[in-house]
Amino acid sequence: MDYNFLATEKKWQQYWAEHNTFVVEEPSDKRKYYVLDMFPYPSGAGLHVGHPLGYIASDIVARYKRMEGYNVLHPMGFDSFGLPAEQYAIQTGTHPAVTTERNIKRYRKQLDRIGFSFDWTREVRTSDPSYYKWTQWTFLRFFDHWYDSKRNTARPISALVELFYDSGSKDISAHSHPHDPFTAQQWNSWDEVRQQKMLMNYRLAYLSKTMVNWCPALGTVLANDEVKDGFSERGGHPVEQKKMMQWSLRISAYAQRMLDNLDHLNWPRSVKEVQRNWIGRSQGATVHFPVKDSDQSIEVFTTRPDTLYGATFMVLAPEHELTESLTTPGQQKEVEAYVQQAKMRSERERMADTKEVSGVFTGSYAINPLNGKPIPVWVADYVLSGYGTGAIMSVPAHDARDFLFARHYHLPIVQVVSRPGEVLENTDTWENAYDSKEGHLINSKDINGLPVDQAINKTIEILKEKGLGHDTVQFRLRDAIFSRQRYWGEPFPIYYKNGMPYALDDDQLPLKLPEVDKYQPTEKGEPPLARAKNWKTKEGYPLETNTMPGFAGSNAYYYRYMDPHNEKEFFSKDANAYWKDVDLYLGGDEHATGHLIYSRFCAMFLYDLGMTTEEEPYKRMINQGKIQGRSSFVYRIPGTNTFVSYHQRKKHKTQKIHVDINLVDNDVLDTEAFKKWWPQYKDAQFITEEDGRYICGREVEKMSKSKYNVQAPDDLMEQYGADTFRLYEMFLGPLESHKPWDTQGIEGVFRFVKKLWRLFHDDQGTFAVEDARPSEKELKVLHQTIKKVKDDMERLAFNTTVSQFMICVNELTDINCRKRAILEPLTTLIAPFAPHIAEELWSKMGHRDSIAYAPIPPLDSSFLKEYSFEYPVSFNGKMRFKKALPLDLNKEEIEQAVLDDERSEKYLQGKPPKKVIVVPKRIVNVVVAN
RNA sequence: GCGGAUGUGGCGGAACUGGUAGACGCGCCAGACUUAGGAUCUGGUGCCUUCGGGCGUGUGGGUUCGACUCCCUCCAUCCGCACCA
Repeated sequence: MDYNFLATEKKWQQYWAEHNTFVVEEPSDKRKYYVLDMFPYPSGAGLHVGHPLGYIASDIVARYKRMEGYNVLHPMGFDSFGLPAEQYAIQTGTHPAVTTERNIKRYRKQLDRIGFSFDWTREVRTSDPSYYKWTQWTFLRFFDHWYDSKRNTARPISALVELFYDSGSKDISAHSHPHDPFTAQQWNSWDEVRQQKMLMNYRLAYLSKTMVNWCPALGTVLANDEVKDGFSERGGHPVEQKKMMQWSLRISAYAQRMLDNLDHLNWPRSVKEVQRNWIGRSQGATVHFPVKDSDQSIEVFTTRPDTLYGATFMVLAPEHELTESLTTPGQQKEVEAYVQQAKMRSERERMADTKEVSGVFTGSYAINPLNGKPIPVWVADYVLSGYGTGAIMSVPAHDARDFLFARHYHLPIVQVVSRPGEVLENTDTWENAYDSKEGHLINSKDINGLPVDQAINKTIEILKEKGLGHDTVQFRLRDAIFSRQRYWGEPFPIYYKNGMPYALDDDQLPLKLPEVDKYQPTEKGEPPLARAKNWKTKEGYPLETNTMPGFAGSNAYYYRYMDPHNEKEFFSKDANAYWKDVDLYLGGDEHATGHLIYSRFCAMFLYDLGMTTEEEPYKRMINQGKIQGRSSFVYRIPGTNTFVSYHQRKKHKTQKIHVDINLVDNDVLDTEAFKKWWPQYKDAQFITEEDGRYICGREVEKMSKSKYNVQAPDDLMEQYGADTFRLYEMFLGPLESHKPWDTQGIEGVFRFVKKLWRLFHDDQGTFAVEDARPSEKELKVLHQTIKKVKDDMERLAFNTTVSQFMICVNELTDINCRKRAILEPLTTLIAPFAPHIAEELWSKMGHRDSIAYAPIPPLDSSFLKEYSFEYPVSFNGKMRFKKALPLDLNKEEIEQAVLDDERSEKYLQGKPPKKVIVVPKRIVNVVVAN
């Protein structure tokens, strides 16, 4: 009787649900283990074969850790606010909540079919008011805190107000927007609006008029990580720069801490690297350049203050605030035209032609603060307004971009750093700037002769003394723009009084999304929430009409799983003290600059508030690779309905066309099915191979509908069952690497599952496990498997674990082993990977309880002991023959045994060996002179 | 341009700190049982070969008794970032 996987899998999935097998018990004396998957956005397309890869791996870890005796938190939920449901709502009028609910149901069904051990009683959905209550609550904490950069922690706004009240702004060292200093008297004399405006410069969630990424097609602003190459990440619509009043989170306050902590995280190197680049710390100096014949000065940031003597001109970004006032009447027309043109150019265009040099002279001169020389001030769009001070000193001899600019506009190039061992060169003949930090200073008065690193420090000292500058650290990381002009997101718990935003009281939360008649912006261009009737507080103050961005709900969701039903708090201190942080986090590396930055920031903030025990949320992270599609192609002779088989295609002029992978088996096309695929192929003709088969071409590509290469897990589950599917996804290759989906390969794993079943049954299909004593050989293969499972679990190298299971089952089958003492431990080892068949066999072996909490068998290495070893014998590094020798021989004895072997004569050719290398239990290598 | 990753049979991939390259599986070939099989089982399968052997882990070099593994060079592919001063 064959294994009936469909019935068995259904039975155990029901059993787990009915017995609450995976509901986490708490409190517990057991050690905790928290395995988390990045929760999905429930899209309308459902799961394809690539999605569950990470979930299967994490489920194996969760199940294994449970069997090791850990109390395992393994939850799942849905990141259910997002654009697709809203776009669908705009088109059809269906409320996004309805679409979302439907999609979640489908996801849940698909996930359950795979046999995951999630504790669904802890499910969170970001679009559920009982959850977004805490997203709003967290936002209000951001709103109500500022960052004290002396103490390096977030502190309540009330503490800041006290400081202002006592001594004004002078003693405060905070991460804030720049503003004029004020005294206590001034503060106390201000009215509420003015005080609130000042506080806005400090709040960690603040409202400000900033340059934003505006996406007209989506009708909303986007954060930097949501824009790729000038297009929106979702939908690929063009994005433009625009100044708007927006909410932002002051994430830049945490830049240094986020950078420092990266060193201690057990994360993939590449993700850490991406984050380092994204944070983009650079150390340098701020330098003030007085403007000639003016009391203004230009502030620049430079990482190379040592090259100050080589600064021969300055450049302002077109948007720079001094651009207008520094333009002399004679240059006005030209500058205005240039600034206007720069404004018109989209971010996209500006990035596209970075090689084009363009700029215009303002007519003004600045004074080099060290040598007093006047240098011209230009405006050019190669200087970005958003980085540093939006102005630079240009050192064309030692900066590639400045060099290009100087050459183009014939500006002087003065060398101030010489290469090691060389002296002054003629810069007129240079083809490139010399921007290396190797070398020493020349043409630079007090710092001449110093190597670059010392010159940097010395220059900063001099600037400090003269009051012309100071050392500075710049970050590329910008504050996160936090508002969206959208419907399907968390409403801000904010109302307006006299034009200033105020927080709703906590007991007003959640502020639920209102009903609207349409999901589009209003005719006046306001966000959809402005359509809601009575969108105001009880007192009549208008509520904020923006909503929060997609990443708001995922910033801190991992905390909510710890205490998901708490109505009084986001999560209790006790729950957090027990679960602490995520031990293993699985998800895609595409979140490296978005979710993984924001949630680290949020975790750090909640830590500052004293709510949590850990500063970092995810101790260890693994990025699962993507599963690519394997597309199949037919080759049509253009203009005909004739298709040429793969190997014949060169004989004709053909075009390659994607064909549905379901019509292809092992590259052979089912030509009858193909004719029925589309009406136009009804009369298709085929030029086949000699054996009459039509062979398709294949290629590895991204899985996508349009390429007809999408493999849905549902069909496979019907055909092979969940256990086979789980094993196969793991067997495919290393978890982290991208790999193509091969529909053929699953057969091999399916055979393994059936073979496993047969191992427990006789030829008649009767369960036949017996209680006989196991042999040494049987114990050896079992313990080899135990060892492999344990080792691989550490590295999450499940592909080789599955191989070992196959080896083990093959061997036990060969020696006809049906012994309980072997098969019972083997079943527990396989249980995390193929839980359904394991449960079934476990219960057949007489167990009443689920295998989910059965202990993993301990490794006894004594069974692995070898008494002899088959030495590969090499002559001059080439393996010639093998010789089995007892392991207790010493090196000399091994050497002698090998040289005495008659097969050695041939390779020695009568000569004595020059040298013999013996590595016990590894190899023998004989070196012969030739 | 900068940074990261990867390159092993027809295919997916194994190979721990340098020590038998190709485990395991797919596919393919041959055979058994079968009316039949796309079920099951057995054997074979890196390439070349004059059957002695030779060649083989992207390329070329180096270190070593010995290199997929370490060092240098170059090439290819993929992924980030990209006027960041």
